[in-house]
Amino acid sequence: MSGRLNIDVIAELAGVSTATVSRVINDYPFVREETRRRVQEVIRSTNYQVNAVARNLRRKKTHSIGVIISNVLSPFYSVIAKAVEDVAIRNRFSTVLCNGGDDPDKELGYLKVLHENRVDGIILSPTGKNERYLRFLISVGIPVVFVDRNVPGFECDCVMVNNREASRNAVSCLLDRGYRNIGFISGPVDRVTGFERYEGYRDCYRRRNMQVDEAHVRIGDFSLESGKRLAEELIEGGGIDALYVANYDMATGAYQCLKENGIRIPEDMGFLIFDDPDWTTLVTPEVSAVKQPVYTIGSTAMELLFRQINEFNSGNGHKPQTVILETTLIRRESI
Amino acid sequence: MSGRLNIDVIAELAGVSTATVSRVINDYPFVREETRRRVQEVIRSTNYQVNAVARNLRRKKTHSIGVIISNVLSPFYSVIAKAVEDVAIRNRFSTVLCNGGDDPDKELGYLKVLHENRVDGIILSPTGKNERYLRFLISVGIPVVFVDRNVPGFECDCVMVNNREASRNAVSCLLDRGYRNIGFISGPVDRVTGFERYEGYRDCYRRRNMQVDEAHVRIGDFSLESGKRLAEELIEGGGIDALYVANYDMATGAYQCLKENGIRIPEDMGFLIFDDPDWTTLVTPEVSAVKQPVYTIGSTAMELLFRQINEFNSGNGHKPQTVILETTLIRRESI
DNA sequence: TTGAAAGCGCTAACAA
DNA sequence: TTGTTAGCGCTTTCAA
Repeated sequence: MSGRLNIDVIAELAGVSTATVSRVINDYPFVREETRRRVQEVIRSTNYQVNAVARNLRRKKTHSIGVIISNVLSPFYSVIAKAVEDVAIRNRFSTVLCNGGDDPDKELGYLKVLHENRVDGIILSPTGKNERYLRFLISVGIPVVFVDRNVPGFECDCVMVNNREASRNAVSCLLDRGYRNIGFISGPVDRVTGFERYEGYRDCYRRRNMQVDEAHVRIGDFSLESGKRLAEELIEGGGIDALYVANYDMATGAYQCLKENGIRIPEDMGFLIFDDPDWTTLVTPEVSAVKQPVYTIGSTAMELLFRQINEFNSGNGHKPQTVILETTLIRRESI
Repeated sequence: MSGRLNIDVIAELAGVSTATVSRVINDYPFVREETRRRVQEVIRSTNYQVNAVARNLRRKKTHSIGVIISNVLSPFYSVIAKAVEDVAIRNRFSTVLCNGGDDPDKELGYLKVLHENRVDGIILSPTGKNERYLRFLISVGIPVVFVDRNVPGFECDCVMVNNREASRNAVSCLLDRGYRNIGFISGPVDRVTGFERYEGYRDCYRRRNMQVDEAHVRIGDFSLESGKRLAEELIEGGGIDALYVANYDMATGAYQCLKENGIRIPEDMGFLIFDDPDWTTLVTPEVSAVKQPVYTIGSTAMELLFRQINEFNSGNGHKPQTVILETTLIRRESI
């Protein structure tokens, strides 16, 4: 931190009290125009910048919010982070970004750090393992919003997409196109997104009175490696004419596998994925995908958080709400 | 911020002074074991969490650092951000991430916010337009490290890659492979990275006593759109048997263009790019690329910053240093 | 080994 | 329209 250039020095130099300097800094109305100018001139010439740490302590507000996502490296979460920041900055809030890595311990560590720093609110994609601490945070007045997934049984603002319906429609589209033996690389079913997409797949078969061939279903962990490995397994198993993969990273791995095995898309195998990474339109043929409104997920989460912060400030109670956004199935050349 | 659960309350409950509580919180050695346990028990049972805002004010240290990059959405900068955070967190520092968008005004705004919040140091990829304020920050004891690019004439810790040499080698490789009419989509030459890669290209011709065909050189702005548009121009112009693109985003645009125009790689045109995005190995044929050690760039920057912070704390002077990291030319199927 | 007390830099209630 | 002053929650001397 810097030397001792503080409000007292400015007051001294401008020949006014610290209260007046504070009023100028904060655009308080009842200051004589000439006084204001004098103070501003001193501020300008000294390069004085208010000490936000002291201000935050006094105001009991930090104008900052914490964001815990699994990984900025993921194109999915980085867009969310960007959206959150865009909305926050527009409201003069700053954001502290934390890579929780889907690790409950790391998550808890970050939650504590954010609490220590008295952020005004938290946005996170929860692992689901820190319910107790989250309840505590909310009880001490730190509002929380979930993104991407929720914690079953935990009442909290939340922004998600229609995973189940989207997955059902995706499989439905494959069946409509004549594919009959659809391999499915699912996410972990103990995660809400994984589970919902898994159930959507089954829904579709159920509604058509068709039987899921369990040999064609593999449960991955949403990582590139698992996508690649499971695609390998399904291909070796044979009997599959299409492959449906439940998220971005696994889809990348699965695509690598298809490529390495010289499998032609869509002649040998239809290919459809959940999430729409950059590369779907760069490869040939272009890959069909279920696109999530990623930016909107993030901006909506931040808006919900602001609503909570304001409600809290104005002493009103808050009724948790869940926003479900729509996905889009984009048909390209791979099915 | 939370209700009034502070160090006084803990002291009261534990029947000790606030000083003792503080000693326990901070693992100060000379506290009787029994006292320590009693205090810890109260802390545990009340969920007390130290108020970092107050602590920071008192200590004049925030244990946080600011990171200003152009955009988390860029795979390049997001890796840097992740690396910085990884190293910071290991040292119990938190990071505040800002998307400067390569906009000098936004950059200045963020620099001010970071200063207001009294971060202990700043890492940024500078636009180069805020020298004055950067000097001011350094003068008040906030260390700064540049990543990816420097500000000519500004002495400051900096981590970069050997842009010029890498670019020279890349072009050299193309010439060695027999390409004679190399189209070049350069970055803006008023940015250090753009300029160095541009000069590397010319170096190579100069060294071989060959003439650059100026009609084959286009200056873009590092954006996808410019890459696409300029590739379009070069193709229309004709007479080119290879295309060398100076960064990730422009390469993506250029690739889209080649694809849309049905140009076969490498038969119709060799293709080589600076930066190595995910998709280079997903498309067919796989794209050759100059790979930067992105993660190392970020982690090195954070290490340099810590060195400065420690030197500053221990009152030692600091001699700015520039670290130049090596790139790797990865030959794949596109040349 | 512990406590008393000053003070970090600011805001805001109150008084003038 | 301006000034005085208490106090936000903590750390850290100094004294005991």
